[in-house]
Amino acid sequence: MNWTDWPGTIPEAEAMQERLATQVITTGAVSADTALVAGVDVSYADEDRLAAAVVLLDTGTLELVESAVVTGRASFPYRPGLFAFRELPSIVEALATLSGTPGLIVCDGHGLAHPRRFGLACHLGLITGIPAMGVAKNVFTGEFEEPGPHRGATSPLLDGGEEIGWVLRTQDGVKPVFVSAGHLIGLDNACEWALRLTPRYRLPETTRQADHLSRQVLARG
DNA sequence: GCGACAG
DNA sequence: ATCTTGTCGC
Repeated sequence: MNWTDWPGTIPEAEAMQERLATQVITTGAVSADTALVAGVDVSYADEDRLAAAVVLLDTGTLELVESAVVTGRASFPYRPGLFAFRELPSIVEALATLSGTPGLIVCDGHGLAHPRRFGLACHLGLITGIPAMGVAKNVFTGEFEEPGPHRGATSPLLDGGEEIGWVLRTQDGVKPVFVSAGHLIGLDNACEWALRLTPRYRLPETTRQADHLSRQVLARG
């Protein structure tokens, strides 16, 4: 990856998102036979210390196959809509150390469901060329109706009449998650994967395992 | 101007 | 994201 064009200011970062958003492909399906699925999460401590974790899970058993963690320091200020610029360098570095290649990357955050239609999942998918999707715990942009109470219920996430994601109930009676396409995958297929990855808990196993790992490493310094 | 605002 | 006790419920 070439980081020489990496933005150093907020206007530059926003301009980059608007430019790259035109290259995103929000259609496609990741084969159910795909062997490996990746999960990505980043934890923070004081003074911008961070730990970016990437896990590779067996799609059949959802068990950990391989993982990598990169610790570093956030080089970009947090700003809603731009947090990908804080995390991407470390995430990409961690991904590069893995020996296996996932058929899908699941991000902790949004993809298309972003003010400029270019959330972390879009950016990571574009950088890696690997299908990527977003599963976020909270809405960022758009309006929605509460989906039905049971696992599998969905409702559209709309922004000015445009469908930018689906609100998905991953377990009976729990708060729904927000699924959106990142790159090289359609929304319907992304939701199928989200359900496949949540046999027991609200959040995908990919996100849970990456989260645990990043926290664990951060705690040890 | 005021409030909202992924992680 | 992170700071944080107890508490209700399976």
